[in-house]
Amino acid sequence: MSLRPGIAFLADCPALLAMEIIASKWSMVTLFALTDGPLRHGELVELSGGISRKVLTQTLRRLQANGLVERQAYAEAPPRVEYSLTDLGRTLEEPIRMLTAWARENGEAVVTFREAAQAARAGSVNRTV
Amino acid sequence: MSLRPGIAFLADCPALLAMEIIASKWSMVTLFALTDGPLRHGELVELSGGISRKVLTQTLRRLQANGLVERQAYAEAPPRVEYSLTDLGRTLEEPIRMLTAWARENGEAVVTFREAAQAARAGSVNRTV
DNA sequence: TCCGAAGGTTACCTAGAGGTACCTGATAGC
DNA sequence: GCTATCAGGTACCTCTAGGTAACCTTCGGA
Repeated sequence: MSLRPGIAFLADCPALLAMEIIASKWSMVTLFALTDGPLRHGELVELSGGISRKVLTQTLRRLQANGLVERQAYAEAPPRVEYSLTDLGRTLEEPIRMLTAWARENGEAVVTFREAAQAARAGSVNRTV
Repeated sequence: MSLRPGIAFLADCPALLAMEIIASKWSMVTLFALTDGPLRHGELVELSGGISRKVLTQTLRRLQANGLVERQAYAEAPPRVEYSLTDLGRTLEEPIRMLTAWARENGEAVVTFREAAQAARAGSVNRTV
């Protein structure tokens, strides 16, 4: 890992750890959904607007393995399973709230910029070729 | 926009937009590194502790395309290129700071939990087979 | 004349995220 | 008996993020 001191702000790297946990497309979405309270598998699928059941399961397993989410299975039929944030998971509520708030406030600006840039690229291609 | 109140928080989905921007392994790291001021390509490579030059370029291009990062090239030899946050990019400073602060405070707990869980899995395998 | 520095690009490869489709297994309703 | 529900598991596929290694360009210096 070559910790050259002074440089290495990222070698021990809180940011990398955060990314490792969060950087799958659906982790944050799932955690966010759970901030309101426990949810069942099926509810999470509906809420997340697009996640497949397989991927939701994978995501939950990963979050479980990191101690952020708890799984409560009830021996009923049909089976009932509830997922909730652990205490550790709840410490992520604030950062997640900030990120989604940021997205709500600035999402439009990003999309606008992106489309303008694409249009510019397309235009310059048309003109220069 | 289908805001079924309570349900559809993800249908138009600020969280998904946030993830789209952030969820590459190095985007947050790069943005975080730039919060202290403009940096050159080579400086970013060193600071980020592990990113390859190719991937850094890709990451910067993507951030540029989303309007979060600016590229300033100076016509010198050898060439000098500086990257900095745009105004829009600077609006992400706070959320990123919160996430990295979270990682700094809770990273150890996550790693501890993960290792304990792995040990438990390994143990149960040894015993039950 | 060749080398090195800076900031790339390109070709090629791998791992894994994410998706679809279909299977299980217990029960409840018809 | 047949079917639906719920929470998965499994097989199989694709796509892309990320990595390595090599090459390019421009200049100043030995």
